[in-house]
Amino acid sequence: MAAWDSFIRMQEKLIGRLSRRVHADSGMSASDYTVLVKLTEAGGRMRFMDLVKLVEWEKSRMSHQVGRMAKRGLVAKEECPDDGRGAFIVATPTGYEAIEDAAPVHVEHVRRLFIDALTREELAALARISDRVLAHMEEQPD
Amino acid sequence: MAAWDSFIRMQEKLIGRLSRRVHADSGMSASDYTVLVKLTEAGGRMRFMDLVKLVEWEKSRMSHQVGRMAKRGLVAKEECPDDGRGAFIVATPTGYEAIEDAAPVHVEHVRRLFIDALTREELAALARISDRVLAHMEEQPD
DNA sequence: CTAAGGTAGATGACACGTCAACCAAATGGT
DNA sequence: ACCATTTGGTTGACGTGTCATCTACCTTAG
Repeated sequence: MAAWDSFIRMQEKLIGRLSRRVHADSGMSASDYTVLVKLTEAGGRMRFMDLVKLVEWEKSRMSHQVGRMAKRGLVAKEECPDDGRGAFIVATPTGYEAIEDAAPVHVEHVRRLFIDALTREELAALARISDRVLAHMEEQPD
Repeated sequence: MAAWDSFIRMQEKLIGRLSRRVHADSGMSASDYTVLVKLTEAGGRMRFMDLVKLVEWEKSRMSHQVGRMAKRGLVAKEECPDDGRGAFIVATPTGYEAIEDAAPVHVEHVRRLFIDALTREELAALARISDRVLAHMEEQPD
């Protein structure tokens, strides 16, 4: 339980600090950043539901999110000829520019706040631990 | 960076799942839970700002939070005789009942989803890693 | 005693996440 | 051909978090 407390504290501070940073230096929220990273990594254009599965969010969250991002011009929605219900989400030039500006700065913060705090062995251990927890959760109900 | 990705994924899934659970089986939000745990651990009555420091939140967040909790009857606000600006936050009987019901169930979920996934050594390693990251963050600007 | 600055806490505007309900188009069985 | 189910995606209400701003009270230097 001490481990749990430390983990929680660390995780809250770290995530909080990083998302405040990304917002401060790019004007984007952490969610904007995540979506743009995944979307552009995947070619800058994908079906809505594929994006949902890739990012592992609920579809309603993604729907609100892309709605807001579209309003700000970071992405656009196109309708899908093959499936009358479907939608493509496309990263706009503005979106590309935003992510290309933000990514290196963000990576730098991750390195500074997180990676630099740990040795190579500790990073490996943490990766292993995280994967084990993930795997264990998969096979747990609910 | 692989370690970072695993960590982020794990942490998101785990926190998401736990807070959905606590809300589902107690009707309280994760924030309600946190506040009540800390408050009752500290005797069930403390100055607002002490609570803010204990939980390590921004005061405005806490202000909104206790406002909502007061509206639901989980805590009450009393004014402070020594300091005209001050407020005491007090856990009501309803509040006590709520965490006393919720806490064991929540602890059980933490054990099931997190602690049981790891060996004693892994837990110790994770605690050490978390503390190192926390300590490292303290001495980093911003 | 008074003015300057600090501290306690509240508030309003806004972005975000969740849940449940919803609609429309696709699919599959009879 | 037809109805039932599933899938893709949206919507609205509501609770939550952040930021900036505000007020009231306290403290302390002069």
